[in-house]
Amino acid sequence: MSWDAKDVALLKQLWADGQSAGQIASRLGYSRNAVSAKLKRLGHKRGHKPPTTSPKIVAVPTRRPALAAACGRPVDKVVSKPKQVPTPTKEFTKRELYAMLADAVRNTG
DNA sequence: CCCTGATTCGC
DNA sequence: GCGAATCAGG
Repeated sequence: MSWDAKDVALLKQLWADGQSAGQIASRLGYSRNAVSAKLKRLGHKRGHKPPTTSPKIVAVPTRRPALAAACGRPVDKVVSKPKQVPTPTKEFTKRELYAMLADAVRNTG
């Protein structure tokens, strides 16, 4: 068990999204304890759980390729377009993060 | 009884 | 730092 960047990223995202530790833990594949503990180490502040997400404990290894690709290293399939592709693949804006997050999340069903 | 998060405890 | 066990509340 080692929290990879994507793990923590997804964790944070899901957590910020309003997902409960149990949900996040389930999708991530860890126990809610691990998630809570990890969050604690990360530096989470209590008093935060307005959206009580439905306890749909449907653990599914939703490993979205898009997410993995995004988190990993994107490709540069530039064939005949030497044009300097504006790929500031440095960080993800909230929208981008939320986009892939929502996609991965909703796809869970 | 189920769930929630938070903290403690051993490795 | 990691996770399980445990605690405290709803």
